[in-house]
Amino acid sequence: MKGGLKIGELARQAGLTARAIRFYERKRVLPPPRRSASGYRLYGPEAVEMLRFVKQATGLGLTLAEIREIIAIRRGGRPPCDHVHQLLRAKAVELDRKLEDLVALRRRIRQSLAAWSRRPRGAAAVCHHIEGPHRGGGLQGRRDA
Amino acid sequence: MKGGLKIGELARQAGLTARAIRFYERKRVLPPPRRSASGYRLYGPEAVEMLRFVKQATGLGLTLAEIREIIAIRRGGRPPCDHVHQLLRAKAVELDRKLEDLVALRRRIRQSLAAWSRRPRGAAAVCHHIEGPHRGGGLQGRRDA
DNA sequence: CTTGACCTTCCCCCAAGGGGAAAGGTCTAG
DNA sequence: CTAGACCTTTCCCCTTGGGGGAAGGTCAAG
Repeated sequence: MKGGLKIGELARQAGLTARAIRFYERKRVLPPPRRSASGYRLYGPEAVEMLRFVKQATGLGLTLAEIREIIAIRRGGRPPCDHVHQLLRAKAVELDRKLEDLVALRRRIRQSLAAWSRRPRGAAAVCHHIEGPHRGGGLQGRRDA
Repeated sequence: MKGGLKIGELARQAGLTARAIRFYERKRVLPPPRRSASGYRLYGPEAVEMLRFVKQATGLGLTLAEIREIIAIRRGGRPPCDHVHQLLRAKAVELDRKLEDLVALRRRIRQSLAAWSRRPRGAAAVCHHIEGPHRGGGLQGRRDA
């Protein structure tokens, strides 16, 4: 079958699902491939590398829109690496913010859990377990959500 | 206007949007409120506390489905705190997992960024910046995603 | 009366696909 | 030739937590 890979085989080689590949195509991350006489998608071996790239990139937290743009730059002839560099730096910053938030959240949850054992029961509107911090805790002011 | 608060006023007092309140109602987190003759939603003051509770709970990472269940238990007469306790413990575990993942992701991104300066340019299919780890890095085996 | 600020319901949109239906293609065994 | 197994196609609905906007009803002030 040297006419090309069908979508299932491509999916297997790239390590994702046929569904995801169609989805990427619909989102214009991948160009529409050649079709067989009966309408099956047929891919060349370069598609495997392309998809591995997409997989790596999503694994780095890039969105499909960002990946599409990177690939478009690449297809425009220029190496997209400068762009990628900026993107990744922005991702790193965003990630640090998210990490901070999650750490704060974990602290909050653990405090709730720790307070569990020494709080009087049944005094709050729904559950003191959650409503506890609301009399004065420094939690209301989420800075950007 | 002692007939009750209209949705906008309630939203202001609870610190969220009218849209969100309607959404919670549609998701059966909140019971459908009384209506004025002209169809406006009218809320009693207890709704403010309810919504503050919901806000705290979402802020703790509970889903609306979970919050609905908590409130349902509460309306069933029992304090839902045991349930909440279990829920929060599960959230804490889940959160730790998520944190680990994000830390690993950040490490990966930072490695990509660090490698940026010493990698030869223009050798990869799209961008070596991203494709770098794929020749042997220990990144393929994500343990549960 | 008109303006403006509210309110109502309605449907579509986001990410990144998953699930499944209904239909048709391809390959092998009998 | 046909059945069965397995593949592919397109189609639409589902997820989370709402946002955006349309089209129209209400209410108070000027």
